[in-house]
Amino acid sequence: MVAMSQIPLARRSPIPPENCNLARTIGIVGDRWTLLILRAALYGVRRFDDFQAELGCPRTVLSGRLKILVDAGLLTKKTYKVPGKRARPEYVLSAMGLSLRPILIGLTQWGDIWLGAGEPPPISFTKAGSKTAIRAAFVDPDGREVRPDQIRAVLRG
Amino acid sequence: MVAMSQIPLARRSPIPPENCNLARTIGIVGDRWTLLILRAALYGVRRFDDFQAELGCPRTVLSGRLKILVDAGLLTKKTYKVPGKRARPEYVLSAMGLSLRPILIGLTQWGDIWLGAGEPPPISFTKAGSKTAIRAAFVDPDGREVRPDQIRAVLRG
DNA sequence: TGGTCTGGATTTAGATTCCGAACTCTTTCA
DNA sequence: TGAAAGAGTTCGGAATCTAAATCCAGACCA
Repeated sequence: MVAMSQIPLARRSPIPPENCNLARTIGIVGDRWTLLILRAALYGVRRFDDFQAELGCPRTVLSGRLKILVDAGLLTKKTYKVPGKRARPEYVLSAMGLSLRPILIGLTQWGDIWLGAGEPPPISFTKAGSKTAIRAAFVDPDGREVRPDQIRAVLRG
Repeated sequence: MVAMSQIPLARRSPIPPENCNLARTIGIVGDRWTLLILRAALYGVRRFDDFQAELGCPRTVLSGRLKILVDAGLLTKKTYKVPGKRARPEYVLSAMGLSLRPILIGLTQWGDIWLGAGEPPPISFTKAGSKTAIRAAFVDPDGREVRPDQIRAVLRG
């Protein structure tokens, strides 16, 4: 996580994984099914059977992962009721889960570049009222882009 | 992946996972050990035993994951030679792997916010020559920030 | 030369998790 | 009364993970 394109050799990371917020985050979302659930949720999927049809994963795995995401606070379990049908639970993204959207979009764009085989991406993102594409990047406090080679990591203490 | 904070209900995602670049990306990096390997690599770790000591994962899992990452093109297997020691392989991030750095930084900052328990983050990121922190965001082609509520998803075709 | 060390990687055996299919439970519709 | 639909749980077999021991090749040492 330093600036140059060749990262200098290190024997260990400067922060032990067990008290690293990145490692903790990976502990929650670093899982194929979990990430696919979040992807679907960001597209508006909310119901058990819809997740199952979308992902094609075993129902037992799905119910386990949903429980983890609810416990972690990324999803909120609510109740919905279609008139004439009985009430059923639905899983909605909390603010915590919603705030992962930039990262998922970033992963999408990474895939467009490196795995897209030169084809135009099936989905892209624009600013409201504009047609030009936007992209994930880093900005300074004033909202101006910071190029990757200008990023510096600062350790506390 | 729409703009408002309440995502409208959908029964299915607009793009089937099997030809979605996000799903393909998840297929490569959507794994706990793989992400921890990339984290370590971005901190400069390159050697088998160093990865193993850093992650504490079974060596068999490590060699499997390294193979996957090399095959996928995120890591390049090179050879290093300490004088008086025999030549050994090292695993260096390729451009493809390096370009995941913004995403890992984004995940770090997400963890700082939601899992940090109010403590100041152990690592932060700044622009070279400055002391103020930077953050992950979206920018238009001119490098100006686009706020989350202004993001629109556009499907091709 | 032969023995030992060292870093990279595979083998092995047992525990865990995953998978797919079938089953349960409850409410509503016919 | 019966069938349907949605959200799970149960179950056995397959795949994967884990931990520890082992293999292997090239330096160094005597």
